[in-house]
Amino acid sequence: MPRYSDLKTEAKALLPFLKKVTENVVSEFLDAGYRQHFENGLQLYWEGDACRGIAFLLAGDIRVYKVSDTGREITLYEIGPGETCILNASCILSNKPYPANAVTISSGELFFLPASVLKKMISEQEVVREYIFSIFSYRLTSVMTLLEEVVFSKMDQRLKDYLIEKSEDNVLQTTHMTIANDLGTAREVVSRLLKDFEREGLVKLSRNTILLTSL
Amino acid sequence: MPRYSDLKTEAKALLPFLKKVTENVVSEFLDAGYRQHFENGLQLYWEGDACRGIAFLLAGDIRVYKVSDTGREITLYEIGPGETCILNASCILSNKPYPANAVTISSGELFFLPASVLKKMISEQEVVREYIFSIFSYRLTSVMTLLEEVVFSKMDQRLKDYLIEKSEDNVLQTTHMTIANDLGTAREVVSRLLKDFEREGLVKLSRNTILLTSL
DNA sequence: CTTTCCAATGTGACTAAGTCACATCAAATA
DNA sequence: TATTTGATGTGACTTAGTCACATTGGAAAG
Repeated sequence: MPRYSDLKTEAKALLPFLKKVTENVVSEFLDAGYRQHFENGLQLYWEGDACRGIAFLLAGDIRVYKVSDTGREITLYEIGPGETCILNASCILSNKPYPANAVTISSGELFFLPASVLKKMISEQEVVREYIFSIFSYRLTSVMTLLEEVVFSKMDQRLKDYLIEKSEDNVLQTTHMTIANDLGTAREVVSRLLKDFEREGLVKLSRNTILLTSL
Repeated sequence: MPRYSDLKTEAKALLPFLKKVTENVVSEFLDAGYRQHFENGLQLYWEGDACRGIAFLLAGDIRVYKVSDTGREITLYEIGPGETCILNASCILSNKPYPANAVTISSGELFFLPASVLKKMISEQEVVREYIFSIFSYRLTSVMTLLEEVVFSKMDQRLKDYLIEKSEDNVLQTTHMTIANDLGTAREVVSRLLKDFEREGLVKLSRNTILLTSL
């Protein structure tokens, strides 16, 4: 079974806790769930959905976000390979509906484990428990930090930080709307600030592209 | 030892997980920590502090908050009897410093358990684990909800909600500054909005007191 | 019983950010 | 080339945060 063997190698490389349990447990883990390919833009959850299981991300990225009733959005955090959406664990352990939305922002692969199996693994395997606790802990802190930035920082600084973090080789291929939805502000605010940055010589703007010149 | 027996009765009444373990475990738990009385205004932690243990609240209230470098504040959440400050657990389990500030907002009693004992209890006692997971889960969701309100809601509505939630018998004894520090805004903003509410006949204002008339 | 003092509150003026409405533009496609 | 559509630009207005300073209620000192 080359496919399974691939999965085992890949999962062990990405999910550190699988290296600390017996082969039997690794097999139990992998046999209980399934691997799934996904394309960019797949809506994984809507706020209010019940949670059937937990997704361990093997490749690609997921965006977790909130939407207001007027349509504004804010990204709570993004998840990359080796991570899991702790909100799934949270929902499973507290029997509550999903408190946010999640959408894929690239193609990728995930390993989906049913809720019942996660519960069993958490109660039986210390390393799984530690992995889940560590992600809970990290996310709680990261959401608090985001809240702090939203409440205390000015939008021009938040935008500059965003541009630097998201750009590769000083280029960012995106729309102002996408940026606004990540930062939790309005598209007009992003457009105006970017125009100011351009006048100050910090960036060069063109359709779908932002070039960082001296940021 | 009447004092110890009091503590046992009190702890069991407030901390539900203690009712689900053997008497031996209850004793182990209570012997490993100590009870502490506190007055209003005691600073329990500053952001950046290391975490030596976890506090289970038996009576009174604690406020967990962030401060900006310009002095503005926002309350992340408050903790009441029977709860524990999950940030302590978070710090202990991830070996990170405390990511916020905590201060008592009334007199009360807490039971302090050293970090090492918490770790041991979590790994050995399923009910303790479940208790910690449930609080993690609840707090992560509550901080996300707060973030959502901060980003998407207008201040007048947030203030109205606050007044209703915090008032008893339609009276709220507090200062505008305290309200501003809870909501994460400036004192002037609170003063102006309250004055507007008064002109609209929703409240009556006097020094240190807000009377809700038709809110 | 005054006077003094100070935390609490009030307010104008300005800047930053969000909302609404609509103009303009770039690029894909008919 | 003409058309369409998503992306961007911008004025005008409202809401929120900042700064500076005035006013005041009430406790404490004399």
